[in-house]
Amino acid sequence: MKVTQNDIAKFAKVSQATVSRVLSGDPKVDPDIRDRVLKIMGDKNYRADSRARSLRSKKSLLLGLVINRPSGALGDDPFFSGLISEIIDYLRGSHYHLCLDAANGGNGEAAVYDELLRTRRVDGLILVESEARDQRIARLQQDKFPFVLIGNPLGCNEIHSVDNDNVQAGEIATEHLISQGYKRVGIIGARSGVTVSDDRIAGYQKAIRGKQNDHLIWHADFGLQAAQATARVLLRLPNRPDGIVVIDDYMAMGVVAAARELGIRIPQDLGLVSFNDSALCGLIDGGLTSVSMNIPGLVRIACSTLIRLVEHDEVLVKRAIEGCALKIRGSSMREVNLA
Amino acid sequence: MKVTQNDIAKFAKVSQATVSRVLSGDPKVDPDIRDRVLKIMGDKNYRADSRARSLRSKKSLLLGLVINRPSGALGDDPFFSGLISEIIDYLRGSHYHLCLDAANGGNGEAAVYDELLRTRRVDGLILVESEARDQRIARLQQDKFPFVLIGNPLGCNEIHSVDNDNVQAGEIATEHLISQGYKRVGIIGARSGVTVSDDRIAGYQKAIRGKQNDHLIWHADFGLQAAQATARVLLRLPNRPDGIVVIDDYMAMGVVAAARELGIRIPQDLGLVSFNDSALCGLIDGGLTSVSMNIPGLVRIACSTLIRLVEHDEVLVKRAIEGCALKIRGSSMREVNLA
DNA sequence: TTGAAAGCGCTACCAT
DNA sequence: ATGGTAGCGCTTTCAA
Repeated sequence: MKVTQNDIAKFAKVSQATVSRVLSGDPKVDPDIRDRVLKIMGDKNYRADSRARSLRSKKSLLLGLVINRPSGALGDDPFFSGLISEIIDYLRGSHYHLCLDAANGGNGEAAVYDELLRTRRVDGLILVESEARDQRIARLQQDKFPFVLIGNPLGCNEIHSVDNDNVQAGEIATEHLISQGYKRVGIIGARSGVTVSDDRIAGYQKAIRGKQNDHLIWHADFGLQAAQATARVLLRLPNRPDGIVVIDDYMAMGVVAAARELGIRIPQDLGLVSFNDSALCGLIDGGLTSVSMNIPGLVRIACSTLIRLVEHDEVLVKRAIEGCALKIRGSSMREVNLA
Repeated sequence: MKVTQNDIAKFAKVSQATVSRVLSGDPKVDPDIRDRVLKIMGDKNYRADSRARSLRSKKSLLLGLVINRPSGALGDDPFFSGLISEIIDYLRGSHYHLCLDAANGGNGEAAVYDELLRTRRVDGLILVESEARDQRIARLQQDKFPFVLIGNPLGCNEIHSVDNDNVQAGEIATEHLISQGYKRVGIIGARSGVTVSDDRIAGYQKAIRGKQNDHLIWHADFGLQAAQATARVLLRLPNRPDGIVVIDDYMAMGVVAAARELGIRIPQDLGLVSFNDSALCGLIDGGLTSVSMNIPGLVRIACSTLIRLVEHDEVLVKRAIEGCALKIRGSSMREVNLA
C-alpha cells in the first residue's frame, strides 16, 4: 500500500532523483515533467516517508515538551493545559509536530531527555520551569541541543528563555489589593524552591514594603485541597489577612472554598488575586481577579525561538520577557462592592 | 558529537552487526563481547538513532492523538486535558511516545491524519469522538492503518473502539435527579450530531419515560458562556425545570453561574448533575454531582489495544465498554439539604 | 558465534 | 534539466 518515490518515478518514466526534485520544488525541473510527476503523485496519493526523510535530512520536524508532574496531576493544572493547547495551535501553522512526554522529576526526567534528544527523535525541546533543572540543562548545553526554557534561567545568560517578570507580577497583584483598601495582605505560595512562586513572593514583599508591617507568607502544596487546608488555618487566625494573593488560580479556588466554609465574604471581608487568568476565573461569582501571564505570547516566542534555533542555529535575543496584565474582576473590587 | 554503531564497533573491534545484536539483546553474542560492547556504549553515551531505526524497522514508536477543537479551546475542556494527561502517564511505562496535533475539523482534520499516517510519522492513531468522522475512518480502514476510537463507533463493527455507554450514563444521571425528588428534569446537550450528547439525551429520555410528561431538551454550544446564556433563558421560563442534567462539567458551571444570577438556589430550587467528574466538580459549594467516565480506564484500554494492533496486527475484542459511575455531591442532594 | 552486505526511502552531489 | 549514485544509521539476512 505504500508508494515510494521509486514507484512514482517508474510511472512517470523519470528518475527517482527527479521525483525528489519535484517534491522539494526545485525550479530546475521542466514544467511538463513537473506537472506529470505531480499528477501521478496525486493519483497515487503519495506522501514522502518522514522517517527516511529525517534520517537523510537530520530533521525530524518534531519538538518535544516534557511535562514534569506527578501522575494524573496535569489535568488539574490549567497552566499546563493552556500551554499545551497554545503550542499545538501555534505549530498548526508550521511543519512541526509536538511530542509530549511525562516525567516524574528526579533522574527519570533526565532519562526522558536522553530518550528524546540523544536518539534524535526530536529536533529541540521546550522546557518548562522546574526546580532542580541544573543537571539536565548543563547536559543540553554541553551537547549543544537546541532548547528553550519557559521560565526563569536563574541568571544563566547562555540559555534561551522566555519568561514573565514574576517579581513584577507579584508586585502588581499585591499593589492592586492595597489600592483597593485591603490592610492586611498576605500571600500563599507554593513550597519554596519553586522559582515562579519565590519570585512572586519577592514581588509581594517589594509591594508591601513601607505600607504594611507584617509579611504574611504561607506555603502550600500544589492543588486545590492543599490550598484549601492552608486557607482554613490562616483564615481562623486572630488577626487574619483581609487580602490574599494566591500563586495560582486553581489554588485560589481552594481559598474561595475555605472562605465560604467560614462565612467570610469575598470581596467584602477578603480580597483575592491570583495568577494565570485561566478559565477558572469565570467560575466564581463576580469573577476572580488574576494576573494574566499571556501564555499565547509566551508560547509564540518560545516556539519561534526554538524553531529558529533548530533551523539556523543562532538567535540573538537570549532572554525574552513577556508582559503580564492584571485582569480585575469581582474578587478584589472592595470599593465598588462596598458602595 | 553523535556516536553510531560503527564507532562503537571500531572501539570494540567487532563488526557493526555485532553491535546491533548486542543492542537488541541477541542471546547468540558471546558474553565477553557483549560486555565489552555494552561497556563502550556506556562510556561513549551511545543511543541508537531513532530515525534510522524506524526507517529500517518500520516502527516509529510514536502514537498520534489529534485534537479536533477550535483554537485555544483545549485549555477549557477538562475532558481533553484529562485524556492527554492519562495517555502520557500510560505511555510512560512503554517505549511509545505521544504525538499531539490539533485540527480545526472539516478537511483540515483529514490533512492532519494524512500528515501523520501516510508519512509514517506515527505507528497508530487514537481518535476521539467527533461528528463527521465517516470519511476519515473509512480511509484509515481502507489503508489498514491501526487506530482506536475513543467514542461510539456508530454501529460499525469493524472499528476498534472504547467507549462509555453514554445512553446509560444519561439514564443514571436523570434517574438520580428523579430519585432525589426533582419533578421537572431537563437536559442541556451539545448541538445535535455530537454523538456523546445525543446518546446521553437518549438516556435522559429513557429515564423520564412514564415518570414525566414533558421532555425538556435544550442544545447549547460548547463552553461555559454558551451554557450560561442558554440556562439564563430556560431558568426564566414560566415553568422552569427544577433539575437539569448538563452534558459537561464545564458547561454545568455556566448553569451554576446563571442560577446564581437569578437567585435560584442549588440544590434546593435546582438540582444539577453533569458528566466527566473533573476537577471542576470540587469548585462549587457542596460539590457538583457528576458521572465519572473513568478516563484512566478508557485510556488504558485504548492504548493497550492500539499498541497490540500496531505490534501484532490483530485484536479480538473490537468494542470495549468502560463503566461509568455516578459521583454524588451536593448539587443534587435535595433531600439532605431540605432536611 | 561473527562478519559482510543488502537495503529501508530519501536528499544531494556529481556527472552528463 | 536530468540521471546515476552515494550515503544517512540501522536491522536482518546470508555465509562463513
